[in-house]
Amino acid sequence: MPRLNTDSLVKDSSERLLELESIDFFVRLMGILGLPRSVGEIYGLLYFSEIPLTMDVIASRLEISIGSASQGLRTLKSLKAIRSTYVPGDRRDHYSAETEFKRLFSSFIKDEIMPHLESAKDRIHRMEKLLQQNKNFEDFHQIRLEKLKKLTKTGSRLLPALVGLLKF
Amino acid sequence: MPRLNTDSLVKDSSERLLELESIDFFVRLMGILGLPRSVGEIYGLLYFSEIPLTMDVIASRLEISIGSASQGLRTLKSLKAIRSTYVPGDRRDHYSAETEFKRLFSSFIKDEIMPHLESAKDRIHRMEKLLQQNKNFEDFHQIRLEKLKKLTKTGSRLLPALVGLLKF
DNA sequence: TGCAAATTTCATTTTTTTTTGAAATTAATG
DNA sequence: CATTAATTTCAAAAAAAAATGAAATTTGCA
Repeated sequence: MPRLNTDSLVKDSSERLLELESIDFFVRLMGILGLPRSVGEIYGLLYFSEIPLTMDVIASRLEISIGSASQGLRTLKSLKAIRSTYVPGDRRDHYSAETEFKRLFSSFIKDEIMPHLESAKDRIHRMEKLLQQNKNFEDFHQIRLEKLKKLTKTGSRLLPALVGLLKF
Repeated sequence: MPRLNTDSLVKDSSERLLELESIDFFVRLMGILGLPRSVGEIYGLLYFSEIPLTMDVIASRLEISIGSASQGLRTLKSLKAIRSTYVPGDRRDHYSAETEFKRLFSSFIKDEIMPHLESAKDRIHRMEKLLQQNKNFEDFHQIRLEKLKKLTKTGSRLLPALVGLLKF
Protein backbone atom coordinates (compact mmCIF):
# COMPACT_ATOMS: atom_id res chain seq x y z
CA MET A 1 0.00 0.00 0.00
CA PRO A 2 1.71 3.19 -1.15
CA ARG A 3 2.50 5.73 1.52
CA LEU A 4 2.11 9.40 0.93
CA ASN A 5 4.84 11.01 -1.07
CA THR A 6 5.55 14.68 -1.69
CA ASP A 7 3.52 14.57 -4.81
CA SER A 8 0.38 13.63 -3.05
CA LEU A 9 0.90 16.30 -0.44
CA VAL A 10 0.53 18.81 -3.20
CA LYS A 11 -2.42 17.04 -4.67
CA ASP A 12 -5.86 17.79 -3.33
CA SER A 13 -6.62 15.22 -0.71
CA SER A 14 -9.94 14.02 -2.06
CA GLU A 15 -8.37 13.49 -5.44
CA ARG A 16 -5.74 11.45 -3.67
CA LEU A 17 -8.42 9.48 -1.87
CA LEU A 18 -10.13 8.76 -5.16
CA GLU A 19 -6.83 7.56 -6.56
CA LEU A 20 -6.26 5.27 -3.60
CA GLU A 21 -9.71 3.78 -3.94
CA SER A 22 -9.07 3.22 -7.61
CA ILE A 23 -5.76 1.52 -6.93
CA ASP A 24 -7.33 -0.68 -4.29
CA PHE A 25 -10.23 -1.50 -6.61
CA PHE A 26 -7.96 -2.69 -9.39
CA VAL A 27 -5.52 -4.48 -7.12
CA ARG A 28 -8.46 -6.64 -6.09
CA LEU A 29 -9.84 -7.04 -9.58
CA MET A 30 -6.47 -8.06 -10.99
CA GLY A 31 -6.08 -10.31 -8.00
CA ILE A 32 -9.18 -12.24 -9.05
CA LEU A 33 -7.58 -12.65 -12.47
CA GLY A 34 -4.43 -13.95 -10.80
CA LEU A 35 -2.34 -10.91 -11.65
CA PRO A 36 0.19 -9.49 -9.21
CA ARG A 37 -0.53 -6.54 -7.00
CA SER A 38 1.83 -4.24 -8.90
CA VAL A 39 -0.21 -4.69 -12.07
CA GLY A 40 -3.36 -3.63 -10.28
CA GLU A 41 -1.61 -0.69 -8.69
CA ILE A 42 -0.34 0.63 -11.99
CA TYR A 43 -3.64 0.25 -13.73
CA GLY A 44 -5.53 1.80 -10.82
CA LEU A 45 -3.21 4.79 -10.83
CA LEU A 46 -3.52 5.31 -14.56
CA TYR A 47 -7.27 4.81 -14.52
CA PHE A 48 -7.90 8.04 -12.63
CA SER A 49 -5.04 10.03 -14.07
CA GLU A 50 -6.06 12.79 -16.44
CA ILE A 51 -2.66 12.84 -18.07
CA PRO A 52 -0.57 9.92 -19.32
CA LEU A 53 2.24 9.00 -16.93
CA THR A 54 5.80 7.85 -17.52
CA MET A 55 7.31 4.77 -16.00
CA ASP A 56 9.50 6.66 -13.58
CA VAL A 57 6.56 8.71 -12.35
CA ILE A 58 4.48 5.59 -11.94
CA ALA A 59 7.22 3.85 -9.99
CA SER A 60 7.81 6.78 -7.68
CA ARG A 61 4.12 7.55 -7.11
CA LEU A 62 3.43 3.93 -6.21
CA GLU A 63 6.76 3.47 -4.49
CA ILE A 64 7.56 0.35 -6.40
CA SER A 65 10.83 -0.52 -8.13
CA ILE A 66 11.42 0.32 -11.75
CA GLY A 67 11.76 -3.40 -12.37
CA SER A 68 8.25 -3.98 -11.08
CA ALA A 69 6.97 -1.03 -13.02
CA SER A 70 8.56 -2.25 -16.23
CA GLN A 71 7.26 -5.76 -15.76
CA GLY A 72 3.79 -4.55 -14.79
CA LEU A 73 3.58 -2.23 -17.78
CA ARG A 74 4.58 -5.08 -20.02
CA THR A 75 1.78 -7.22 -18.66
CA LEU A 76 -0.75 -4.44 -19.07
CA LYS A 77 0.43 -3.77 -22.61
CA SER A 78 0.05 -7.42 -23.52
CA LEU A 79 -3.47 -7.34 -22.10
CA LYS A 80 -4.13 -4.19 -24.10
CA ALA A 81 -5.19 -2.55 -20.85
CA ILE A 82 -2.95 0.45 -21.37
CA ARG A 83 -1.79 2.45 -24.31
CA SER A 84 1.31 4.55 -24.74
CA THR A 85 0.95 8.04 -26.07
CA TYR A 86 3.52 10.09 -27.86
CA VAL A 87 4.36 13.30 -26.11
CA PRO A 88 6.40 15.78 -28.18
CA GLY A 89 9.69 16.82 -26.69
CA ASP A 90 9.86 13.96 -24.23
CA ARG A 91 11.58 10.80 -25.17
CA ARG A 92 9.95 8.76 -22.43
CA ASP A 93 6.87 6.66 -23.05
CA HIS A 94 3.66 8.05 -21.59
CA TYR A 95 1.08 5.52 -20.54
CA SER A 96 -2.65 5.87 -20.10
CA ALA A 97 -5.35 3.41 -19.18
CA GLU A 98 -7.41 1.81 -21.88
CA THR A 99 -10.84 2.13 -20.33
CA GLU A 100 -12.60 -0.38 -22.54
CA PHE A 101 -12.67 -3.21 -20.05
CA LYS A 102 -14.03 -5.42 -22.75
CA ARG A 103 -10.64 -5.40 -24.39
CA LEU A 104 -8.88 -6.31 -21.17
CA PHE A 105 -11.14 -9.29 -20.52
CA SER A 106 -10.96 -10.37 -24.09
CA SER A 107 -7.16 -10.44 -24.06
CA PHE A 108 -7.16 -12.13 -20.71
CA ILE A 109 -9.36 -14.94 -21.94
CA LYS A 110 -7.38 -15.27 -25.13
CA ASP A 111 -3.96 -15.23 -23.47
CA GLU A 112 -4.54 -16.91 -20.14
CA ILE A 113 -7.50 -19.24 -20.54
CA MET A 114 -7.68 -20.43 -24.11
CA PRO A 115 -4.18 -21.94 -24.15
CA HIS A 116 -5.22 -24.14 -21.23
CA LEU A 117 -8.29 -25.25 -23.13
CA GLU A 118 -6.10 -26.06 -26.11
CA SER A 119 -3.80 -28.27 -24.09
CA ALA A 120 -6.83 -29.86 -22.46
CA LYS A 121 -7.95 -30.95 -25.92
CA ASP A 122 -4.65 -32.76 -26.48
CA ARG A 123 -4.92 -34.40 -23.12
CA ILE A 124 -8.39 -35.64 -23.86
CA HIS A 125 -7.13 -37.09 -27.10
CA ARG A 126 -4.55 -39.05 -25.19
CA MET A 127 -7.17 -40.24 -22.74
CA GLU A 128 -9.47 -41.39 -25.51
CA LYS A 129 -6.64 -43.42 -27.01
CA LEU A 130 -6.01 -45.09 -23.67
CA LEU A 131 -9.67 -46.01 -23.42
CA GLN A 132 -9.80 -47.37 -26.95
CA GLN A 133 -6.72 -49.55 -26.82
CA ASN A 134 -7.61 -51.17 -23.55
CA LYS A 135 -10.56 -53.44 -22.90
CA ASN A 136 -10.39 -53.15 -19.12
CA PHE A 137 -12.30 -49.93 -18.96
CA GLU A 138 -15.89 -49.74 -17.90
CA ASP A 139 -18.62 -47.47 -19.08
CA PHE A 140 -17.77 -45.49 -15.99
CA HIS A 141 -14.55 -44.25 -17.50
CA GLN A 142 -16.17 -43.56 -20.82
CA ILE A 143 -18.84 -41.43 -19.18
CA ARG A 144 -16.40 -39.44 -17.11
CA LEU A 145 -14.27 -38.75 -20.12
CA GLU A 146 -17.32 -37.61 -22.04
CA LYS A 147 -18.02 -35.12 -19.29
CA LEU A 148 -14.50 -33.74 -19.44
CA LYS A 149 -14.90 -33.40 -23.15
CA LYS A 150 -18.13 -31.51 -22.78
CA LEU A 151 -16.57 -29.26 -20.17
CA THR A 152 -13.68 -28.23 -22.38
CA LYS A 153 -15.91 -27.89 -25.40
CA THR A 154 -18.37 -25.71 -23.56
CA GLY A 155 -15.50 -23.67 -22.24
CA SER A 156 -13.98 -23.04 -25.61
CA ARG A 157 -17.32 -21.97 -27.02
CA LEU A 158 -18.70 -20.05 -24.08
CA LEU A 159 -15.71 -17.98 -23.12
CA PRO A 160 -15.11 -16.25 -26.44
CA ALA A 161 -18.85 -15.77 -26.82
CA LEU A 162 -18.92 -14.19 -23.41
CA VAL A 163 -16.59 -11.47 -24.55
CA GLY A 164 -19.09 -10.57 -27.22
CA LEU A 165 -21.72 -9.95 -24.57
CA LEU A 166 -19.59 -7.40 -22.77
CA LYS A 167 -20.25 -3.78 -23.48
CA PHE A 168 -18.27 -1.82 -20.95
CA MET B 1 -2.07 -47.11 11.34
CA PRO B 2 -2.25 -46.31 7.61
CA ARG B 3 -3.34 -49.28 5.59
CA LEU B 4 -1.04 -50.67 2.99
CA ASN B 5 -1.91 -49.41 -0.42
CA THR B 6 -1.70 -52.56 -2.51
CA ASP B 7 -4.28 -51.10 -4.80
CA SER B 8 -2.01 -49.05 -6.98
CA LEU B 9 0.45 -51.91 -7.35
CA VAL B 10 -2.30 -54.12 -8.64
CA LYS B 11 -3.82 -51.46 -10.81
CA ASP B 12 -3.55 -51.77 -14.55
CA SER B 13 -1.08 -49.30 -15.94
CA SER B 14 -3.37 -47.64 -18.44
CA GLU B 15 -5.86 -47.04 -15.71
CA ARG B 16 -3.07 -45.43 -13.77
CA LEU B 17 -2.19 -43.30 -16.79
CA LEU B 18 -5.78 -42.18 -17.06
CA GLU B 19 -5.73 -41.26 -13.40
CA LEU B 20 -2.55 -39.25 -13.84
CA GLU B 21 -4.01 -37.36 -16.79
CA SER B 22 -7.09 -36.62 -14.75
CA ILE B 23 -5.06 -35.34 -11.83
CA ASP B 24 -3.00 -33.17 -14.12
CA PHE B 25 -6.13 -31.88 -15.82
CA PHE B 26 -7.72 -30.77 -12.59
CA VAL B 27 -4.54 -29.40 -11.08
CA ARG B 28 -4.49 -27.00 -14.01
CA LEU B 29 -8.18 -26.24 -13.92
CA MET B 30 -8.13 -25.51 -10.20
CA GLY B 31 -4.98 -23.49 -10.81
CA ILE B 32 -6.92 -21.16 -13.11
CA LEU B 33 -9.43 -20.74 -10.30
CA GLY B 34 -6.59 -19.89 -7.94
CA LEU B 35 -6.88 -23.06 -5.91
CA PRO B 36 -3.85 -24.92 -4.62
CA ARG B 37 -2.37 -27.90 -6.36
CA SER B 38 -3.47 -30.34 -3.65
CA VAL B 39 -7.10 -29.45 -4.26
CA GLY B 40 -6.74 -30.27 -7.95
CA GLU B 41 -4.91 -33.49 -7.17
CA ILE B 42 -7.60 -34.72 -4.84
CA TYR B 43 -10.41 -33.87 -7.19
CA GLY B 44 -8.59 -35.39 -10.16
CA LEU B 45 -8.04 -38.61 -8.25
CA LEU B 46 -11.65 -38.86 -7.14
CA TYR B 47 -12.96 -37.97 -10.57
CA PHE B 48 -11.79 -41.24 -12.12
CA SER B 49 -12.24 -43.41 -9.09
CA GLU B 50 -15.09 -45.90 -9.33
CA ILE B 51 -15.29 -46.22 -5.57
CA PRO B 52 -15.37 -43.46 -2.96
CA LEU B 53 -12.04 -43.02 -1.22
CA THR B 54 -11.13 -42.24 2.36
CA MET B 55 -8.85 -39.43 3.42
CA ASP B 56 -5.98 -41.71 4.36
CA VAL B 57 -6.16 -43.49 1.01
CA ILE B 58 -6.26 -40.17 -0.82
CA ALA B 59 -3.25 -38.87 1.09
CA SER B 60 -1.19 -42.00 0.52
CA ARG B 61 -2.12 -42.38 -3.16
CA LEU B 62 -1.21 -38.77 -3.84
CA GLU B 63 1.70 -38.80 -1.43
CA ILE B 64 0.53 -35.68 0.32
CA SER B 65 0.25 -35.08 4.05
CA ILE B 66 -2.95 -35.75 5.92
CA GLY B 67 -3.01 -32.05 6.75
CA SER B 68 -3.12 -31.18 3.08
CA ALA B 69 -5.68 -33.83 2.41
CA SER B 70 -7.91 -32.61 5.20
CA GLN B 71 -7.60 -29.00 4.10
CA GLY B 72 -8.14 -29.87 0.44
CA LEU B 73 -11.20 -31.95 1.20
CA ARG B 74 -12.60 -29.09 3.23
CA THR B 75 -12.16 -26.74 0.28
CA LEU B 76 -13.78 -29.19 -2.11
CA LYS B 77 -16.65 -29.75 0.27
CA SER B 78 -17.26 -26.04 0.54
CA LEU B 79 -17.30 -25.82 -3.25
CA LYS B 80 -19.71 -28.76 -3.32
CA ALA B 81 -17.28 -30.48 -5.65
CA ILE B 82 -17.22 -33.67 -3.63
CA ARG B 83 -19.68 -35.59 -1.59
CA SER B 84 -19.14 -38.00 1.25
CA THR B 85 -20.85 -41.32 1.18
CA TYR B 86 -21.71 -43.54 4.07
CA VAL B 87 -20.12 -46.95 3.91
CA PRO B 88 -21.48 -49.48 6.39
CA GLY B 89 -18.95 -50.98 8.76
CA ASP B 90 -16.33 -48.33 8.22
CA ARG B 91 -16.16 -45.33 10.41
CA ARG B 92 -14.10 -43.30 7.99
CA ASP B 93 -15.66 -40.84 5.57
CA HIS B 94 -15.67 -41.94 1.95
CA TYR B 95 -15.44 -39.20 -0.64
CA SER B 96 -16.46 -39.16 -4.26
CA ALA B 97 -16.38 -36.47 -6.91
CA GLU B 98 -19.47 -34.50 -7.66
CA THR B 99 -19.37 -34.55 -11.42
CA GLU B 100 -21.82 -31.73 -12.00
CA PHE B 101 -19.28 -29.06 -12.81
CA LYS B 102 -22.07 -26.56 -12.87
CA ARG B 103 -22.32 -26.81 -9.12
CA LEU B 104 -18.59 -26.31 -8.67
CA PHE B 105 -18.54 -23.16 -10.79
CA SER B 106 -21.67 -21.88 -9.20
CA SER B 107 -20.21 -22.19 -5.71
CA PHE B 108 -16.96 -20.71 -6.88
CA ILE B 109 -18.66 -17.63 -8.24
CA LYS B 110 -20.82 -17.29 -5.18
CA ASP B 111 -18.01 -17.76 -2.66
CA GLU B 112 -15.02 -16.22 -4.39
CA ILE B 113 -16.28 -13.60 -6.81
CA MET B 114 -19.52 -12.17 -5.54
CA PRO B 115 -18.11 -10.99 -2.20
CA HIS B 116 -15.60 -8.91 -4.15
CA LEU B 117 -18.40 -7.37 -6.18
CA GLU B 118 -20.24 -6.58 -2.99
CA SER B 119 -17.30 -4.74 -1.51
CA ALA B 120 -16.78 -2.97 -4.82
CA LYS B 121 -20.27 -1.55 -4.46
CA ASP B 122 -19.37 -0.03 -1.10
CA ARG B 123 -16.20 1.38 -2.54
CA ILE B 124 -18.07 3.01 -5.38
CA HIS B 125 -20.42 4.56 -2.88
CA ARG B 126 -17.46 6.12 -1.11
CA MET B 127 -16.07 7.37 -4.39
CA GLU B 128 -19.38 8.95 -5.36
CA LYS B 129 -19.48 10.80 -2.07
CA LEU B 130 -15.99 12.14 -2.66
CA LEU B 131 -17.03 13.40 -6.06
CA GLN B 132 -20.19 15.01 -4.75
CA GLN B 133 -18.68 16.85 -1.81
CA ASN B 134 -15.81 18.32 -3.76
CA LYS B 135 -16.06 20.84 -6.56
CA ASN B 136 -12.56 20.23 -7.90
CA PHE B 137 -13.51 17.21 -9.92
CA GLU B 138 -13.87 17.32 -13.65
CA ASP B 139 -16.23 15.43 -15.88
CA PHE B 140 -13.27 13.15 -16.41
CA HIS B 141 -13.59 11.69 -12.94
CA GLN B 142 -17.33 11.42 -13.22
CA ILE B 143 -17.05 9.49 -16.44
CA ARG B 144 -14.44 7.09 -15.10
CA LEU B 145 -16.48 6.42 -12.02
CA GLU B 146 -19.53 5.72 -14.18
CA LYS B 147 -17.51 3.12 -16.03
CA LEU B 148 -16.48 1.42 -12.83
CA LYS B 149 -20.08 1.39 -11.78
CA LYS B 150 -21.15 -0.20 -15.02
CA LEU B 151 -18.40 -2.78 -14.71
CA THR B 152 -19.45 -3.93 -11.27
CA LYS B 153 -23.10 -3.84 -12.18
CA THR B 154 -22.54 -5.92 -15.29
CA GLY B 155 -20.44 -8.31 -13.27
CA SER B 156 -23.05 -8.85 -10.62
CA ARG B 157 -25.70 -9.51 -13.22
CA LEU B 158 -23.69 -11.48 -15.74
CA LEU B 159 -21.88 -13.89 -13.47
CA PRO B 160 -24.88 -15.42 -11.74
CA ALA B 161 -26.69 -15.54 -15.08
CA LEU B 162 -23.71 -17.33 -16.54
CA VAL B 163 -24.14 -20.19 -14.11
CA GLY B 164 -27.65 -20.66 -15.44
CA LEU B 165 -26.25 -21.20 -18.91
CA LEU B 166 -24.02 -24.04 -17.82
CA LYS B 167 -25.29 -27.56 -18.37
CA PHE B 168 -22.37 -29.83 -17.67
C1' DT C 1 28.79 7.96 -34.34
C1' DG C 2 28.88 8.55 -29.44
C1' DC C 3 26.49 9.71 -25.49
C1' DA C 4 23.18 9.66 -22.00
C1' DA C 5 18.56 8.78 -20.82
C1' DA C 6 15.08 5.22 -20.78
C1' DT C 7 13.99 0.64 -20.44
C1' DT C 8 14.58 -4.29 -19.87
C1' DT C 9 16.62 -8.21 -17.82
C1' DC C 10 17.54 -11.28 -14.34
C1' DA C 11 20.07 -13.02 -10.16
C1' DT C 12 18.98 -12.19 -5.60
C1' DT C 13 15.97 -11.01 -1.79
C1' DT C 14 11.54 -10.55 0.17
C1' DT C 15 6.91 -11.78 0.66
C1' DT C 16 3.16 -14.81 0.22
C1' DT C 17 1.21 -19.22 -0.24
C1' DT C 18 1.13 -24.02 0.47
C1' DT C 19 2.47 -28.11 2.73
C1' DT C 20 3.87 -30.71 6.56
C1' DG C 21 3.24 -33.35 10.68
C1' DA C 22 2.67 -33.57 15.46
C1' DA C 23 -0.58 -32.26 18.95
C1' DA C 24 -5.33 -31.38 19.99
C1' DT C 25 -9.90 -32.47 19.14
C1' DT C 26 -13.80 -35.12 17.78
C1' DA C 27 -16.40 -39.23 17.09
C1' DA C 28 -17.50 -44.09 17.00
C1' DT C 29 -17.53 -48.47 19.17
C1' DG C 30 -16.93 -52.19 22.45
C1' DC D 1 -17.44 -44.30 29.57
C1' DA D 2 -12.80 -45.41 27.98
C1' DT D 3 -10.34 -46.33 24.23
C1' DT D 4 -8.68 -45.65 19.93
C1' DA D 5 -9.35 -44.44 15.23
C1' DA D 6 -10.37 -40.45 12.31
C1' DT D 7 -10.03 -35.80 11.56
C1' DT D 8 -8.82 -31.05 12.30
C1' DT D 9 -5.78 -27.48 13.66
C1' DC D 10 -1.88 -24.73 13.44
C1' DA D 11 3.06 -23.47 14.14
C1' DA D 12 6.96 -24.24 11.51
C1' DA D 13 9.22 -25.54 7.12
C1' DA D 14 9.26 -25.60 2.27
C1' DA D 15 7.97 -23.97 -2.06
C1' DA D 16 6.27 -20.62 -5.18
C1' DA D 17 5.48 -16.00 -6.63
C1' DA D 18 6.60 -11.25 -6.74
C1' DA D 19 9.61 -7.33 -6.01
C1' DT D 20 14.10 -5.32 -6.03
C1' DG D 21 17.86 -2.94 -8.15
C1' DA D 22 22.16 -3.04 -10.48
C1' DA D 23 23.98 -4.36 -14.82
C1' DA D 24 23.03 -4.86 -19.65
C1' DT D 25 20.64 -3.31 -23.47
C1' DT D 26 18.08 -0.32 -26.31
C1' DT D 27 16.78 4.12 -28.03
C1' DG D 28 16.68 8.83 -29.43
C1' DC D 29 19.19 12.69 -30.40
C1' DA D 30 23.19 16.06 -30.63
